[in-house]
Amino acid sequence: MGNLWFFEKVNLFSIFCPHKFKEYKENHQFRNFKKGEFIYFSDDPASSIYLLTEGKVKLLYYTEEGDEVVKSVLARGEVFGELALLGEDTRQDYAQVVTDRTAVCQLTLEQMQQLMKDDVPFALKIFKLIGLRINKLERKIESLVFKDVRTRIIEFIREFVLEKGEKNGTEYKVDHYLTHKDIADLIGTTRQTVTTLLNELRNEGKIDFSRRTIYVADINSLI
Amino acid sequence: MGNLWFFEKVNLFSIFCPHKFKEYKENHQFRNFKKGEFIYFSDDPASSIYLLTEGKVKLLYYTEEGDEVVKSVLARGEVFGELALLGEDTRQDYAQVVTDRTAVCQLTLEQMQQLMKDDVPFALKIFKLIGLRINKLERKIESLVFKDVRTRIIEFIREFVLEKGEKNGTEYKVDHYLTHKDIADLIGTTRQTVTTLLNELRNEGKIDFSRRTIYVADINSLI
DNA sequence: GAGCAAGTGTCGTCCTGCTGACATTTTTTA
DNA sequence: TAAAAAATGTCAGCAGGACGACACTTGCTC
Repeated sequence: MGNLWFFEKVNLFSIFCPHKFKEYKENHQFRNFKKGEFIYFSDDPASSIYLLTEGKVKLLYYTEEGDEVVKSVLARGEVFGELALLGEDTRQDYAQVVTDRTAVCQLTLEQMQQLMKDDVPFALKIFKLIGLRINKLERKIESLVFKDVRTRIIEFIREFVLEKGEKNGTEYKVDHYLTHKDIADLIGTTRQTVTTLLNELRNEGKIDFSRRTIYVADINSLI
Repeated sequence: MGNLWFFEKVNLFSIFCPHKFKEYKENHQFRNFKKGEFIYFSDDPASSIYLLTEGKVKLLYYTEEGDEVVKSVLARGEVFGELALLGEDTRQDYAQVVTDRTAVCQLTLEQMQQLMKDDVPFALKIFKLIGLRINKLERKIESLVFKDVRTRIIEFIREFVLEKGEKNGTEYKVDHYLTHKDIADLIGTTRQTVTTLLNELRNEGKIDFSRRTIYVADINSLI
């Protein structure tokens, strides 16, 4: 597999959303959502895979005490629901829309399997995504066990702006839809601690932020 | 996929270890190891998938400070190294043999891919295994974040004896090769805390144990 | 079978970060 | 645009569990 990765320039949009293209036209589904709506619920049959083409989506679950916990926040271009490919038969989480005018392209499991069979580079890309996800989970466990909250929040911000932010030299800026509670869920701490630490980092001049934006003045000084 | 699971009675041994069978005979590798040997190292190219046919194997990594951390302990019948299928090109961990007379059957990535292409139920089983692994990782994260050490160790023992132990009514017994340090790694705590809690649980009559064995008198009272 | 290494048992100290509580600000809704 | 809800800021108090230290036991190794 390793040596096939020059195939990696796969355009997920053209495969998931072929409404601009001719083939598969009859098969595919394009769906719009408004803020707060659910794309799927826990315990729904896991029978589709999604590509997020516009907006933001949260994957979350509820604890036994009924508290909401955010597992991840997705942006345009990200695939979700892919555990259906690995034999998950019902969803283990909720996919909730965060912004208005959110849109997804949806493929059924069967369509997906057919496409993957016909298009090996596409299949490889999907598997690679799953592999990266597993990696991320293992790194998260490691950091929960070994690193204190301050380190975790710094690493979170670092990854977050590198992955989703706009670069401008060593300066990064990212617009997001995360509350402090969301960030707390993502790194495994409490809302209060996030608030305190973010302000601490701001006072140290490492970051700046407003409700919907995080700035990092110099990504290298953010250790 | 969901409706194909009656295919699940796939015999991994006959596929990974066809030395008793005729086909694929020339392709496959059967290897023996002694205690302490490594099956692969971190940064090795991830080019094989393994079935453990005899003995125990630990998957582990080292922290930046050089401390060993056990990620999981495998027993006969378990598949490992399967991240190679998901585009991992080098190993992220070490596979070390725990017991003498340990044996694995090994397939190269290419053989594996070919076999999965030819044998759909086998492919589904492998994917299902990966899916279950992801699930386990997510559950582990949840329990690290929300549950105290006592709860984690109880849940660990519960799962461990249910999965790998011998049942006798509501009584379970499991032989293992885990030190308290290993258990600590697996549940994300320290060696001392594991020792203390195990003794606490013994005093409460919930479990009994010696160096190499754990008994659970009544699995239902182990909450 | 002696000697050493690894594993286990136990304790006191200390600190990170959780909890709950409340004030203030911002955003949403009606 | 007023009222309600959600998000943010801050603090005091507390405790779970990490850490280091040391004794004891078991099991390898030579």
